[in-house]
Amino acid sequence: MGSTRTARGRGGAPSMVEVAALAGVSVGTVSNVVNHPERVRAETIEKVRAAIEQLGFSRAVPVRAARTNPSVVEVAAVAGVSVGTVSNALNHPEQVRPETLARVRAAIEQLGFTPNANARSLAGGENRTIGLVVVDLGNTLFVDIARGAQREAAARGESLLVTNSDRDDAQQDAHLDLFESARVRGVVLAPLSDPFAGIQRVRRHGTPLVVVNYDDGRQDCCTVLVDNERVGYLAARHMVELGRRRLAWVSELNDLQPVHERQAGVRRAVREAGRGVSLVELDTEGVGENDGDHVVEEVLALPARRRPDALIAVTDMLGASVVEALRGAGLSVPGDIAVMGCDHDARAWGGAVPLTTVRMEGEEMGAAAVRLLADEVAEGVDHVHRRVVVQPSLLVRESSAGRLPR
Amino acid sequence: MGSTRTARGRGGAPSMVEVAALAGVSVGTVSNVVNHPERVRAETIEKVRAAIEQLGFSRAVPVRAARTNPSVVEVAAVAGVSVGTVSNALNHPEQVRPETLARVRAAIEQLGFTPNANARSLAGGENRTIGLVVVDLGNTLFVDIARGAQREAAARGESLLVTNSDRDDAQQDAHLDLFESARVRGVVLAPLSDPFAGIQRVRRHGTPLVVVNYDDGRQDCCTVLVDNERVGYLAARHMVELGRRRLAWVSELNDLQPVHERQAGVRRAVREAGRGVSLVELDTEGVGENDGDHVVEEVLALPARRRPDALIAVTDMLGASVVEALRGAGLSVPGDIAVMGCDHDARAWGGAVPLTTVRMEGEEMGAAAVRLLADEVAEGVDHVHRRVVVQPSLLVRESSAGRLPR
DNA sequence: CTGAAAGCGCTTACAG
DNA sequence: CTGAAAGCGCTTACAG
Repeated sequence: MGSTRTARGRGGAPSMVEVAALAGVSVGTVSNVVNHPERVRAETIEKVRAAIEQLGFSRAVPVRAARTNPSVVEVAAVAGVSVGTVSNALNHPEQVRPETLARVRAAIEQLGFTPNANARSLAGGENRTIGLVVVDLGNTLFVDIARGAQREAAARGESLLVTNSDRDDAQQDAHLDLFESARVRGVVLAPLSDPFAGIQRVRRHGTPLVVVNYDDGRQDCCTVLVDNERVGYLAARHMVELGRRRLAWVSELNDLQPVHERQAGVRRAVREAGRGVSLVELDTEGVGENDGDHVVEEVLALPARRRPDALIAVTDMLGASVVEALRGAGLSVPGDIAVMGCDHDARAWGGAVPLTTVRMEGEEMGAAAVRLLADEVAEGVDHVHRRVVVQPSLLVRESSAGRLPR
Repeated sequence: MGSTRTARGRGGAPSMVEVAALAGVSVGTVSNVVNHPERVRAETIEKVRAAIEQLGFSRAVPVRAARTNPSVVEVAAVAGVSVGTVSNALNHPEQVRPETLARVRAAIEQLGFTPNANARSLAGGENRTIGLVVVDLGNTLFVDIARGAQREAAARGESLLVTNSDRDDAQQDAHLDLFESARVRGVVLAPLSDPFAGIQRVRRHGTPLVVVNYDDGRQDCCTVLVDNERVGYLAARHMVELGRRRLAWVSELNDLQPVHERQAGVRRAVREAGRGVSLVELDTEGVGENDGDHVVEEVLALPARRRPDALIAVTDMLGASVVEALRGAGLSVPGDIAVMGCDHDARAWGGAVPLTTVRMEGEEMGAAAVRLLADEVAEGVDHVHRRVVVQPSLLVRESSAGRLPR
C-alpha cells in the first residue's frame, strides 16, 4: 500500500518498513533500535541509524499507515526463539519455560502482533467463532435473539458474528456461504422461509447448524422454537379475562405454520371459556401487515350483534394498523373494541395507543441456540438433534386494558 | 470427526470418504461413479463399486456428517485441470476458455465446493468483508446503524459482519482484535466511550477504520456524527411552537459531549424564541436514566410561577421515566406538562403515553460509515480523514402534542 | 489458455 | 523445553 504519511502534511515520510529494508534488518530490529537500543548489537544499531538518517525517518502519527502486520517470524526474531516456540507460547503456554514465555510476550507486545486467524485456521488451529444469520434486524425478536446468542457465546469464550439477510433469500444464502467459507465453528440460522435448501447447503459440509424460529418438521437439525399455539392461547385468554365475549382472530390467510398454530391456540382458549364466548375468524387472503382499513371494513360489515369486542391480530404490525383504522372510523380502542397483536415488534410501537402483545423470549431463544450448537460441536458424530421450545409471555398495554391508572 | 450416521439409526454407515480411501481414488471420483458413471473409466468404476459393495455404502441422509470440504485439488481432479486453472476459473474467469470454465464449474457444483476463505486470504486474495463493532444492540440507534451499514455494504458487494460489545470495553477490544486477526477489509466502530485506545489498536496495523457516533476531537480517523446541537434545538423549538413558555432541560450533569451539545441547542432555541420563553436547567449530578421520580420532586419543589410546562429529557429512557413519575404524582401529560426525550430508543417505548422524541438517522449513519470506509480503502495512503454529520429529525407523539385526532 | 512451483502465516507432530 | 520441517488450501507470477 505504499508509504506512510504524517499527520502534518503530505510529506511522504518513510516508515520503519523502509528503514528495515534499507538497513537489511527486520522491522522488529528497527523497532528495537528506536525503543530498546540496549537489546541490539552495536554494529546493527549503527547500520539502522544510518538508514534512519539517510531516509529522514522520524516516528510520526500516520494519517493512514500502510497495512502491515508483524508475523510470528518477526516475533520469533525479536524474542530470540523459533517460530514453533512462538506458536507454543500462544497456544500451549504451559509447555513453555516461564522466562521464554515472558520474552515472547514482550516481543508480541512490542511489535503489536495480532495473529493472523486465517493462517491459524488453515494450519488447523481452533476456531472459536460462531456465525448467526438473521432474517431481519428491523424486527425486535431477531435483535433479541442476536443479543441472547451474543451473551451466551461470550460466556463460553466464543465470538458471535451476526449477519442480517434483510428478508432476502439470496443474501441469506450468501451469508451461509460466507460463514462456511470462513470455516466457523457452527452456524445459527433464523430464516425467512422454509430453510430446507439452506440447511442442506450447510449440512453437506458437516458444519454444525441450529435453526431458530422455524420448524421445518424434518428434524434434520437442532431447532429452537416458540410455542406459537400458546401465543394464541395467551392472547385469547387475556381478552376473555378482561370480560370480552365476542373475539375475532385477524390474519392473512396463508400457509405459514406460526399463523396456524397461533390460530389453534386462540380456538382452544375460546373453547375453554365455554358458552358465553364466541370467535369470528377474519382470515382473508392477501391481507398485508398494513391492511388495517380492510380488516375494519369487514368488522363494520358484520351485523351489530356479531360485531366483535376484541380483535387479536396475528402480528403487532397488523394490530397497530387495525388500531389506527378503528380510530379513523371513530371507534375507541379499547373502549369499543380491544385490540392486541402478537410478536413484540418495535416497528409497531409508534402508534397513538400502546399495543398489548404477546412477547416471544428472543434472548432466551438466542442463548438456547448457542447452547445447542455447543452441544453439537462437543458431541461430534454422536450428536442427536434436539428441539427447544420457549414459552411466550403476555405484555399488557393500553390497547386491551385501557389506560393504566398509574 | 469419524464416520457418518444415517437418519434411521446408529448404524455407522460408511461415507464416500471411506469408499474413496478403500478404492484408492478421490472422493470426487466416487461421486462421479455414483452420479455420472459415464465420466469414469470402466476400470475405476469397477474398483469403486467393489469398495461400495464391501463397505455396504449407500447414499443416506446423515444426521451429523463428519466435517469435510473438498479442496481445489479435488475440484481440479474431477474437472481434469490443474489447481491453478481452478483458481483462475474462480477469480479470473475471463482468462479461462469457456469449455474449461464449464467443466470446472460443473465439478464445483458436483462436489459442493465452497472455497476456504482463510486460505484465500492468506494467499493474497481479495477480502470483501467489513466488521462492525456496535456498543449495544439493545439500543435502536445502533440497530439502525447496523441495518444501514448492511444495506450499503450489500449494495457494494461486500459482506458486513456485526458484533455486539454489549456495553463492555473488554468485549469491544476483543471484537476489534477479532476483526483485525481476520484481516477484514476495514472496521466500523460505534464505541461505548472515548475510543482513542481502540482506534490506536486498529490503526497500528494500518487497518481502515471509521468511528460512528463519537467525536473524539482528534480527527485521527473518519467519523460519522449526529448534529447533537440540532437535536436539542429541534426539541426546544417544538415545545415553543406548541405554545409552551417555561421549558426545562433535564439531564444528568456530566461531561458527555452529546449532552453538552444538546443542551446548547436547547439554549439557542430558547434564546431565539425571545422574551416570553424561559428555561430552567435541571441537570443534577447522579441522575440516572430511570430517576424520573427524582426529577419530578425537583420540578414540584419549584415555586408555582416558575414551574415548567415543558420538559425536555436528554434521552428517551429518562423522558419515559419522567412521564411515569409525573403521572404518578397526579399530573397529566401533556395536559399539565409536555414531555419529550431524545434518541428514539425502543427501550423507552413501553410506557402508557407514547413519547415525542428526536430521532437520529441511524440507517443513514451506518450507510455513510460504509461509504467512508470504502473511500479510505480506495484512496490508500492518499486518504484524508473526513467527517459526515447527519441531521436529526423530530418525531411528534402524544407526550407533547396530546392524543392525535386520527 | 494452462500448468508447475513458490509462498502466504500459522500449527503440529517429531526429533533433539 | 525448543527447533526444523511439513503441510493446511489457496493465489499469483512465470513458463510454456
